[in-house]
Amino acid sequence: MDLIIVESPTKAKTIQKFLGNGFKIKSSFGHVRDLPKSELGVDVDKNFQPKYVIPTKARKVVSELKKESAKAENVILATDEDREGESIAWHLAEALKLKNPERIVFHEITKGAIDDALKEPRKIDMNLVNAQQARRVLDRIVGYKLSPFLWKKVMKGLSAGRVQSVAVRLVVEREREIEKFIPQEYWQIEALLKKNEDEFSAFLSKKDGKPIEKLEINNEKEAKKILEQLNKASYIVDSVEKKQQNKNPLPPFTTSTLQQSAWQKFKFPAKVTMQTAQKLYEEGHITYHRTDSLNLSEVSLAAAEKFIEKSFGKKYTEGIKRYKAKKNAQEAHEAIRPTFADRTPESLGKIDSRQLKLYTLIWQRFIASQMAKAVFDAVAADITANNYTFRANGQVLKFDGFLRVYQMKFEENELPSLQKGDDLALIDVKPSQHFTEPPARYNEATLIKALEKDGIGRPSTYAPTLATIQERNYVSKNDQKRFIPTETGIVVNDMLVQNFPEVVDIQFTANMEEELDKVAEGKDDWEKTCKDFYVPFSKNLKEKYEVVKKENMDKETDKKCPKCGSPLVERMGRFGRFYACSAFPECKHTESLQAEKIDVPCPKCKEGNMVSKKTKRGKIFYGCDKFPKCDFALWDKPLNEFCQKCSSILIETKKKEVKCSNKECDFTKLQ
DNA sequence: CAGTGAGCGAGCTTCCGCTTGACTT
Repeated sequence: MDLIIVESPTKAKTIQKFLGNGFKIKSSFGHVRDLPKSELGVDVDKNFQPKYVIPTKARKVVSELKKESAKAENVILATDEDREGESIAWHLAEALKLKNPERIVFHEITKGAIDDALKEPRKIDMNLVNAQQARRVLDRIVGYKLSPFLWKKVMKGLSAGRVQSVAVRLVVEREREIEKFIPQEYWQIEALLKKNEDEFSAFLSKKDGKPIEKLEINNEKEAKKILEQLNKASYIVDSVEKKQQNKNPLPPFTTSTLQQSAWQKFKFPAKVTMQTAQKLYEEGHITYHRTDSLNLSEVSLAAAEKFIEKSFGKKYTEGIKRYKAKKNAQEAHEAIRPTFADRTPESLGKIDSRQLKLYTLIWQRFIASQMAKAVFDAVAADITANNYTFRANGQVLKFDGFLRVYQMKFEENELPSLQKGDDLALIDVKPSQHFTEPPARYNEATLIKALEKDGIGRPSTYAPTLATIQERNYVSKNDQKRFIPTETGIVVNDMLVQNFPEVVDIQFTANMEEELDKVAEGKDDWEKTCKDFYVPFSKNLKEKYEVVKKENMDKETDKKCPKCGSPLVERMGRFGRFYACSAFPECKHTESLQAEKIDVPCPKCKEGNMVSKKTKRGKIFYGCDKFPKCDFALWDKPLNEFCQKCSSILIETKKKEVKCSNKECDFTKLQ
């Protein structure tokens, strides 16, 4: 009997079904060895020799695999075909002390792909393994050298890393763009016109045949001046251009685009999307959900085409469509797709509502990706009025194509049939005032998109990265669930950007990937790659330890200490800012500051007021501002109203339901 | 559901990427 080891237990089960009793399939649950958590674990003076240990969590798996491999005739390592997968294979070989492991790869879980792979075993590719070692060691050095620097210069418990620090930087820089943004006024002029009985509107686009720039009409006076010349003008159709506009379907989902769409459509946080996808994957409804690939198995493509033809007719197919992933994708898996094209969302039966929503999205996107393009009839008409030109655009859907399955927003606007030389009746000319708008703050979807664009982070780390930068209190979410940097985030970011610009550069990852490619191709040593980074980095780090002063996060205030009369200062603590007496340590008076008042008296002590605060993990809760004297606290927002049944205070839940705070009481207020 | 900071100096914090369950609260 041969033993096959893969990474995911669900994958193991599926493969076991395909291969039957001749093989035993086990999973490694990801990496089985890593650098130790408690120390650097890299001997920088001895060619970056890494010290690998088996984390306690992986011990059980490793001993189980050891037992199985001893019984097996051959051990076949079938981890993913990418840098990390090759590395896992090597670590398995080392940890299990395998003599002659066979290495096989496949990028889709189909019987054919697995049979083919088994016919072509190879050796572990040490170049690829070494590229992974370089990646791992570089990330460890950056993280474990910069974090302690921050502990010393700013505050304990902080962290820095190749991915998280760039994520924070994006948020900080966006906030600065918004701060310095000055809105510019501009005016648009719309003409309401009529041909026969059909009304339509056109926008002013040119003067003397030259396009009017967006900010050209920048005040009301200018707009009025133009208006005067337009009121009495005659409106003649100058040209009519008709054409067909095609809209192609979107490619199937990767992790990143799935997280973005699930946010846009359902407001699922990335973490919820991944948890929900995990369940769909485990239940066999979808393919693997951590992927950057757009590949689709031949079987699935054929099934989709058949399904589309049967359900919507032949004109909804255009043959098989293949999509290419972006550069630097590792493509160890397929795109995220339903396991069976004809398993419609309706056919799933009883299923958790979030799972149903996500499955529907994945299914529609996959089916649509194989459907015909949508076709619009578009008309663009130029209409002259004296020396001015107006533009009227019309767009009518002619054939819905993939839009039949995957809805996307588009506007339809029908124009009357216009001919060159038509004399149009003017109903009204309306000027409208507008202002340019600052760029939007990032939300989970747009931040993930921005990171992915520059290759920063991987499918398995987008969601955890968002969690980390919030846990460290570098960024928080506002009411619209958009990221804003905290003071800590700004201070840490500025310190890193100023002193370690190359590490927190958006391009750092891309440059690193180029170096890693050379290692993977056998053109460079991985140790040299580490050294090229480490030597200048450590020299700079040593200098900065001496030059950079400890950040003083204190802020002076006008307030006086109620106990001793000394001035109070705003100080940064583990839970954000607070007021502290400047006579500390003689006087230990403190007051809370980060708390936000919500104008509801505390129902327990009647003296304090309820304030909103955050836990260590950044979760919002509501507590009495007389804490620790009064320990009243709630998860949901209290209202200044009381329960008719038990007279406990009423709360407003996250779903905007008004309920009684007493868990024994079932009172709910209908709105 | 949560009280912070200084300094003594011990012991600890921290990275990214690959995988899921096993813990109480």
